[in-house]
Amino acid sequence: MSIEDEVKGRYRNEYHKGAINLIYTVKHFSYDFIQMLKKHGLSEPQYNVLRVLRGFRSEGPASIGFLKARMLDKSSDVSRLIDKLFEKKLVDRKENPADRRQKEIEITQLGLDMLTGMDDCEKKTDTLLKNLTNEEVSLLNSLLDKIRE
Amino acid sequence: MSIEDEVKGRYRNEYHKGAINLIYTVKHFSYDFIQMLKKHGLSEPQYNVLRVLRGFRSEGPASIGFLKARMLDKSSDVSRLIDKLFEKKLVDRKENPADRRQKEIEITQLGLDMLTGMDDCEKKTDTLLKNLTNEEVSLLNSLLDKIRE
DNA sequence: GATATATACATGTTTCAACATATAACGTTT
DNA sequence: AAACGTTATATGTTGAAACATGTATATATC
Repeated sequence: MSIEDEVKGRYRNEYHKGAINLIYTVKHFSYDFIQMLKKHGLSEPQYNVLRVLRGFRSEGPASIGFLKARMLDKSSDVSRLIDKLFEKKLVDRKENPADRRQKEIEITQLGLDMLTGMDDCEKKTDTLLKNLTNEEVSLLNSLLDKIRE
Repeated sequence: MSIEDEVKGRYRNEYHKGAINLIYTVKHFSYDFIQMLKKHGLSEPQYNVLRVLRGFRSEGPASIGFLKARMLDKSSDVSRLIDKLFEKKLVDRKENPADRRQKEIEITQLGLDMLTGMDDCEKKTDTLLKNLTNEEVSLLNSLLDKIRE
């Protein structure tokens, strides 16, 4: 389906269309993805935190600030996010004895199991671009990098 | 700045990186854009509704459903959105005499003036892709279209 | 024409994001 | 070690999104 049909909009030029196209594509995908996460009872930021915690687990427990820096959404309220995950027993939270301002956050076994059971979500991210060939994905990546240069 | 540096993340493959890259690029842009809109006292959905109202003005007043169908975010609560714009006197809202379930929404002169005064926002959308050449934008558009095929 | 069903929009409620502000601990300067 | 500024996290508040539900009107069926 073309973007024109979908939003029935009007574009000033290719640049304008490109911008709307980008935004629309991501919104569409995000919606599907969030619905999938909800089936597992997690919000998108909660899922992201869990993934970061798992990804950096070998480097020891993470602080709130460490997590914040690695969230896609920099304005994330990681404090309360961890609260929720803690209530669900998906993460552990301790005071850092070396710096009592900081917390030491770790993913629990239950958290790891939860992620393992969320294969569908893991795969979803890979399939967003399933219609593209390897070359096209590389091309897309270089275009996106250039956009943000 | 490369996406790796920005989110300090780890990617399974180019497809995964591409997906994150897309999402991140849009998030980044959206944030800037929303900040700009806030200076004018509008939210993103409010701005979008106003633009649709102006775009289709020649076709007569629009119903809530008409607007809903043309919003990027399909789950938009257009009813309450129009409430807000009505309070600000940026739109008019009347009962449709032909079908009293429907409302006739029109952008007011004040609303039109507001949009005119928001040139910076209009241009912002065009400049998201300013680093790309015409050919690259076309390429991006065709890639995005293919993603959603 | 009465009743059932569908449509268009509005409203209630709960949750979440955004922003500002507060608190506690640390580091530095004197 | 007292005072000051900084950092790390937590909390308060406000507004918006998400979802379900309600209400009025229109349309179809009998």
